[in-house]
Amino acid sequence: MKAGVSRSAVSRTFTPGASVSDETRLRVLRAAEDLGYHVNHLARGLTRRESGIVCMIVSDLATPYRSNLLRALTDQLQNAGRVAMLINTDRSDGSVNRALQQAVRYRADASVILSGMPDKSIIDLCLRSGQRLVLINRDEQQEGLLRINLDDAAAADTAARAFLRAGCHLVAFATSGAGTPSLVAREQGFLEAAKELGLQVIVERQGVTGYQCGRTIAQSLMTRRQRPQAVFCATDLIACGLMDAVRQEFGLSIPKDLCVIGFDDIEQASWSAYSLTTFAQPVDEIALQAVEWLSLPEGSAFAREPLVKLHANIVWRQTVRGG
Amino acid sequence: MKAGVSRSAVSRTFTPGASVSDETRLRVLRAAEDLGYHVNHLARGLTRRESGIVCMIVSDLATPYRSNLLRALTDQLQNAGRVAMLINTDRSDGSVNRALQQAVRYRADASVILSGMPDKSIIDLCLRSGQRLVLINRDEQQEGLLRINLDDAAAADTAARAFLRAGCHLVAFATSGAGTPSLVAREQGFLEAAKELGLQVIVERQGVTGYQCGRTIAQSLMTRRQRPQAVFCATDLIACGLMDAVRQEFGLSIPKDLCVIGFDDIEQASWSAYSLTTFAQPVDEIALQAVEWLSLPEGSAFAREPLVKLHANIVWRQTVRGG
DNA sequence: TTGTAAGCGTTATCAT
DNA sequence: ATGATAACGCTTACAA
Repeated sequence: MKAGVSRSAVSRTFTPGASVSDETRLRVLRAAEDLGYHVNHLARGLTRRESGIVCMIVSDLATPYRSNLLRALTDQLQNAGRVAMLINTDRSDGSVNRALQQAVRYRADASVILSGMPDKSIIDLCLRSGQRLVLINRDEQQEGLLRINLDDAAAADTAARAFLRAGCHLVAFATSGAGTPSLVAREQGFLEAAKELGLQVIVERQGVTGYQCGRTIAQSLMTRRQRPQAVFCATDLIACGLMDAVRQEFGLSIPKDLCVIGFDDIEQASWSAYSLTTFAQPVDEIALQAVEWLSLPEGSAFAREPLVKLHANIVWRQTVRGG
Repeated sequence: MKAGVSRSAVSRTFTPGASVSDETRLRVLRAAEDLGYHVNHLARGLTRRESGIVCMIVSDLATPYRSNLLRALTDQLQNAGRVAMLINTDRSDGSVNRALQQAVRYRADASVILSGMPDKSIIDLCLRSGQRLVLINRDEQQEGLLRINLDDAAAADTAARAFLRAGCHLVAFATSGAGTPSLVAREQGFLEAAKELGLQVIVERQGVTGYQCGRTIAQSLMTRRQRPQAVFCATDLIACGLMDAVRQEFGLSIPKDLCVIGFDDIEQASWSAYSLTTFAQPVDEIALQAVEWLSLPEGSAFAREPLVKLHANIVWRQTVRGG
């Protein structure tokens, strides 16, 4: 062709590990440079039957934890020579489904679901269209998918013990109204640990996970006859809202009057207005595991343990006495 | 084929506005359902010479403002029946360039650059490979690209006037060491407005935009012989850091001892720990404009004004006296 | 190592 | 309205 070589030579030049002589490769490369040629991945995907696209299905994208996870994921993905397609599932109307269809139509090799409460139908569609599937902090068990979960129970146990050491006996768990699997696991774990340690616990569920939810919970928790001496929040966002309300509306001091522990270790948890003791989601490790599994050769993917359980380390800051 | 019809019939069924009889369409649709058939967009892109993919080139993805903008953009994009490919330019090594190459190889129809300081070469590459390009809050002028900018000068002017009304005379501008075009525009605008109003202004530049940067600036601003009575922060993140440091390390009260105005109106600005008066980036409007332009038919795209200037409304909260 | 040729799933053109 | 057929740009046997 352009460099006086055949198509195949060109193809081989751009296929890692194909046999081309250095001479021809160079000629091709030079010609490509001149002509501004780039391999067409649409065409490549067509023949190779794999597109190199992996789909990120995410809701609440603008949330600190989610955006951070997405960052880590795309970073690793790029590193592995793949490319991320983003599907935003915030809306509840048909546009989500349309977007999802899109993903299928582009023959994505895989999808990573970091949506809080993905529709079961989403999972099915991905699986049916032959994609590999990674579920982060979710429950569904099915053939051919990888779940990456945190050890929520262990974290909850650590939290309960910290509260006990701080001399608290009446403690609370703050969470959203509708529970994602991980939120539920944290709640269960906390309940069990509390029971074992002889702690009395109030569970407070309000609205949607987020700052406002924390404020609402503070309201109902602090107007009780018996105020809890500590609260374990299912997410940092809840913790932030709760702390603001507790301090400003009830004039309490943290950790003197109330101990607080969060979950996620979002950026804001480290801000000195909060200095929140919390559990760090190992986002980079999550991303690494996901991408590694996606890069496994065809056969071995299913020989692997379909559940990765990661540990969430506690980050001690200033919201627990004697932490 | 499967439904006793030709390929073309199938194609037409899935091509909006093609002529198929209801009867055949129905037959095809039914067969597709049965066989789990989905149009292959890789192949379609190949023949149609447009992929339907638009590329989001973003750095600091986990930052509140960026992730929010990305959310708005993907949302609108999906709504318009297109799909977003995400390129994370955080790293400085080759992986960014590789990722970008990827995008080109997938024959993205367009790219939206929301990166703080994109390499000039990125812009060139996109343009050269025939993509349409949208630049958000950037400067570069070139044929065939749309710039969407905020009216930073007007906002800065509003801020200066607010400070004047609050009785401040010595004011400061807080920004990062390296200035993106919008940060520079805010600075310039503020300087000019201050001059016009007879305000004395200190410009403080430190490190990378973000919370820490705000803390550092507070440090150097509040240890001066003459403390400023107000500070206009180039971003909310800077404002948050500054406020925390000012309150906790210098025991000052806001807005009594110091007025603060931010920019972006990130979620945290509304948290009661800050209640920051700030300028709201009209992210939805930005996204709308971008997607609308991308959807313009071939010819008309270049007939249109290549610069959209949007207004950033001030959101009055509690950090300016008499706001 | 290199070239030839078939085929990947579409769409577009041209008949019918 | 429908069907045949030639692209689209690439990969991959297979042959040389």
